[in-house]
Amino acid sequence: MRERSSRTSPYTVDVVLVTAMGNELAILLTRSATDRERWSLPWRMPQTGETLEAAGARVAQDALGEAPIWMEQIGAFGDAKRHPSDSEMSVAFVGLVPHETASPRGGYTWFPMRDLPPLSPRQRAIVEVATRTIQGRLDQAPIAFRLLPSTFTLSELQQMYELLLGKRLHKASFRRALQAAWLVEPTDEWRSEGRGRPAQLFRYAPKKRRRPHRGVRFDFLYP
Amino acid sequence: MRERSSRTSPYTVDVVLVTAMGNELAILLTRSATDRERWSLPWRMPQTGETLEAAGARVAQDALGEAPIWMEQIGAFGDAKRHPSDSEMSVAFVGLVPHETASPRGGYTWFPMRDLPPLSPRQRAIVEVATRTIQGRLDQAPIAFRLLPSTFTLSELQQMYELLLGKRLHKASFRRALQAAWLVEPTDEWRSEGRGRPAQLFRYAPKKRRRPHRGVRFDFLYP
DNA sequence: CGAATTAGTCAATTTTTGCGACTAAAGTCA
DNA sequence: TGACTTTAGTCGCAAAAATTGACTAATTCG
Repeated sequence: MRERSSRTSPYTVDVVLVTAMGNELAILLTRSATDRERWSLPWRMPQTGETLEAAGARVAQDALGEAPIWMEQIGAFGDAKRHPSDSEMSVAFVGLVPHETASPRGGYTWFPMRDLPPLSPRQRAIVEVATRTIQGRLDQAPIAFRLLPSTFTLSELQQMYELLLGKRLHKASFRRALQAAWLVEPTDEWRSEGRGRPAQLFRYAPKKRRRPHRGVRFDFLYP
Repeated sequence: MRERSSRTSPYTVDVVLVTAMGNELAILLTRSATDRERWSLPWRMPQTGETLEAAGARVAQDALGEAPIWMEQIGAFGDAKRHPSDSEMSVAFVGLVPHETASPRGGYTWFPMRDLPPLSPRQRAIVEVATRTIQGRLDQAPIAFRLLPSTFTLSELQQMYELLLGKRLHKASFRRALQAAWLVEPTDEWRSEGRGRPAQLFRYAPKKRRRPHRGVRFDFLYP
């Protein structure tokens, strides 16, 4: 146990940086500060006066050299579970990075979600909540778009959704729903990817439209 | 400014206790600890070893004499905005209480959401997030059911949804969706409320069923 | 008793969705 | 070159689900 200065915060800001690597999600880990044999989420103690969002952004900046395109707080984790710091509590963020442009700094490594090294119990819980947040907010925030480069084909977008949802989607239905939502606009570029007809590139460019008149949805409790 | 002991946490746990009073939502406030002229959300400094959930539950306990039937963390609020304590940060919870059985302890008062007294900037932000959380999780958690007594009529349930959504719902559509979701079961009691045919009482009794096969929803960005 | 009021259901119509089949544009290989 | 394969993109029908107004049922009020 290290002595903790009374000037430092007794809580940390931890960030789960997520990317889509090949056909699975991956998160960025670094060597633990206290035990170099173990791995840890990137984190820092916020300085006095620093907002939580600023601290989270700075953690991402230190790890990637750039801010994630999308970041959201996923909560405070203050149970008794241990942490690489001796802090009593962590405020966690999840951030999304397109893999094509993400180049971690030295000491940081992408780990596929399905094959993570041992983490502290608290960080393990944070990662679980992060994955649930990503899946749960898929239809309320542009998650899939933020994991893709700024231009992409519709097949790539569909594959990203299939990866995030863990199930196959029907091409025509997917595109019909996408068109109705006015979320993408075509560029005048096309990409030929080996075989087959070239695909048009699109960019994320949401347009305002009026909310569809919908009744209540009793969607909770689906196990 | 009070001197802060180094033993106390530099963060507080604040709880937004929500009830449905008449036909609008209300939250529970108490006199501010530092300035008795002002009002404040109930809060406390968690003790070392106490989990955040336990601290939140205890705040509710102190205010109501009982635990809310449903409570959820809504995040950490650590910006520079001031708080009745001098803490740098607050972890906030939202809890739901049926108004019929809720009897606040002395010093605590229900305030309608649309007519709140001045609060500290941070607590104002917490209340805003709490209301958005309630609306946003309406179809993922049994929010409306937790604001009602344990048995209720379907008209009462529909009115609660109308209050929470801020719009009228069609009776037949509401009931069809409710039936399809297997969330309520009838009791053998009926209630005659003045005029009209008596209504059957129901209780919240969700049953497992298989998830309906649904495509993607691009629901975000509706303004 | 009849009018008014609230509960609860039905059924026609419209909207949304799932899905197979189709055309288009490229590469591969004989 | 030309048949075949592969991927992109679209069309249209059938099935499922939602919206809505109208209907029946049971009670109170006067």
